[in-house]
Amino acid sequence: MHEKRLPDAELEVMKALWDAGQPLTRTQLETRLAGHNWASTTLLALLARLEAKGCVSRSRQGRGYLYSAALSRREYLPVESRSALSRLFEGSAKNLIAAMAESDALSDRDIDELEAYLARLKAGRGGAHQD
Amino acid sequence: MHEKRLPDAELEVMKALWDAGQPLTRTQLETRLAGHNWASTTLLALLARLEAKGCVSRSRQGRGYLYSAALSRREYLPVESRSALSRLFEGSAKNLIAAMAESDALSDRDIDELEAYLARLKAGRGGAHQD
DNA sequence: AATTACATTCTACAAGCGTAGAATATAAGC
DNA sequence: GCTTATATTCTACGCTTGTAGAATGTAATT
Repeated sequence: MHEKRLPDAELEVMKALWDAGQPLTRTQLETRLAGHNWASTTLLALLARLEAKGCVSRSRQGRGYLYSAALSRREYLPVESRSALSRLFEGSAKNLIAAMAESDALSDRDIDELEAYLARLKAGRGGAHQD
Repeated sequence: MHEKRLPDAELEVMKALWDAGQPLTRTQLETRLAGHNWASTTLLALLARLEAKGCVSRSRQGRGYLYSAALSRREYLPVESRSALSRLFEGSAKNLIAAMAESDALSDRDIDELEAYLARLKAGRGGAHQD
């Protein structure tokens, strides 16, 4: 499994693939990543590195390839969240949220959403569970 | 201001300083960072880099220095939380929490703490506030 | 002041990352 | 089949990071 955070540039590529929800050609990826103004070779280099890491797979399509995410966003999320928690907040989710709140990263709506989510979560865990 | 995440090793040093709550000598830092088994020069190199970035300051003390955090944990937290949010969760705190919950990063107690925290937060924001 | 002990700086290097030009492969068009 | 257009791979370079040995500075000891 992938335990390490991906580098920023590679993560951008993965996000593009995840957002697309389907395999893309290099050109399509380029369009979605237009904001970066990368040379084509740059994007291809990133794709190659991601493939080496097993995060991306490809299949021939015409003269080029179709690139698809071999690592799902869902699979990767824990890596990132665990990292955020352990890097600074010593494992306390509350500290993390508090920090976000204080830095105005949380809108009122976020808070409402969170409350609702937690309520549901608790309900779900209510019965028997292993912890 | 510091906008970028600090590298892992440098962050470890900052955490040690933050946890101490007071300036420390290199030796004291070494003790607190014993888990890393760094050569002294490694720690000093990290301190030098941190000082160059303005995150650490020093003052002579005997033959060596007293190193203190020039960047507080509180000042740095937003950098890290914003990064976590923007790297993956497109700014949605709920998504982040959901991901943490699903990866078992959240204990039942975390959830309770969070709920209590959010309730307080809402109360605090309830009236007039500048946002 | 000479010696010793300890602290810091210099220098260095391998790996990782962001980036891309040069070279090469592959398919399309004539 | 040869030329052309386009996609990919090779090669590369500068910067950052993790790490530390060699060299040097500084204070304590005798």
